[in-house]
Amino acid sequence: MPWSPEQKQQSRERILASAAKLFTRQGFDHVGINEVMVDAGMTRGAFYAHFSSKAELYAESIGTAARAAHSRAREAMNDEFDLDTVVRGYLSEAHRSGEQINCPLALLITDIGQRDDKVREAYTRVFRGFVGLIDENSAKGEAISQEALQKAVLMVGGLAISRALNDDQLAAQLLDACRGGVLKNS
Amino acid sequence: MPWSPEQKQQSRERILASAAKLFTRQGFDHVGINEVMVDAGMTRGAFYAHFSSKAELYAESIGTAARAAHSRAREAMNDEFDLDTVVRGYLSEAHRSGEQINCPLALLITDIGQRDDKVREAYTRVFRGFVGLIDENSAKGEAISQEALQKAVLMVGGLAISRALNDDQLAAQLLDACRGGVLKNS
DNA sequence: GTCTATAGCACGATAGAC
DNA sequence: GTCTATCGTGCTATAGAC
Repeated sequence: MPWSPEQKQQSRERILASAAKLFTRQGFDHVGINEVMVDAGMTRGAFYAHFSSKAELYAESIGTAARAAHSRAREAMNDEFDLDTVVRGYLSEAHRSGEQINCPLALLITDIGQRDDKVREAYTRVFRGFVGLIDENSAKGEAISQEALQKAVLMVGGLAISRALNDDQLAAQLLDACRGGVLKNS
Repeated sequence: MPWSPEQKQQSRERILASAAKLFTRQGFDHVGINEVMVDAGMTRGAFYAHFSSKAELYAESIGTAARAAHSRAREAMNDEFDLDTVVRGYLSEAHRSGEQINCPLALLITDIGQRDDKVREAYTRVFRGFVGLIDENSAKGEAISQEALQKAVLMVGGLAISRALNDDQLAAQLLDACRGGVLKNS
């Protein structure tokens, strides 16, 4: 049976969706190509008809993961897009435990580190988009405000650190403090 | 030739120092036992006379890395321990580029994630110590203040995110914004 | 305690049939 | 395009000599 371009595109998107989910949760090194392909309903061998390497898949999947997290966040808040609701959902125990959202900015901070330039570029682009979302002035095309950058760090950094901590009570205090810091002046 | 307990202790400390340096810079998965042992002046085989597994070494080396970073930070600021100097050194381009300090809290945030409990416990202990250092009220034995937690997140999270970014100018803006946020009320 | 040598396994990437 | 099979490599951990 022949394969249409549409079918190839669908396979590619299934691979990207599986990769986004698995990479975001487990990081680059703990996810194998085999694992991604099985999750996408195929086997190892088919992978290289779509991507030339695991690193290329990783770079592309960061954008996919960000879009998926964004749409999951929208769902969770029933399209109420005020900053207060966004922050409470993002800095929540549900996000910390991985039940919701799974923002790649937070879950992959250290994973990006010394990897190739395409990967860091993709991460940087997603971060810019995140800052734009929480910056009330961004629509005016002005420079990025210090306040927006601080809020982004409190959200992304706060969530990431809370996930590394062993102590649930301390993690809850941390998330609470970050919510307070972000919402203080708004 | 026999080996004294002192020599064994010295070997152990050389292994820990090498592990702390390498793990902090490259993360758990990108450092091999061989690499650690060569850096410490020994060969693979000797490792298991000191530690029972790579994971055990990792858990112990987090504390070692934190103490080393702390003492490097002290040196860099000539024992002036005011918060202003600490923050400017921590949220600096030199720290971002890895030339100085190399705080394991920031460099390993995501690396800790889903690892075993000893590792996350070690990370949590170091984080508590870090918060205590920047909390002016901690000496009084009071509860951890929201302000201290926010400052810790701005420092650790800000540095970590700046290292993931591809764009040096954006990273500089980010570090600047975090410095401003930490020092605003002090 | 430290060495050399190797078992055992996991994974990325490729080859060739269909 | 997808499959099965495999090569090559790198790594943790162990075995045994000194």
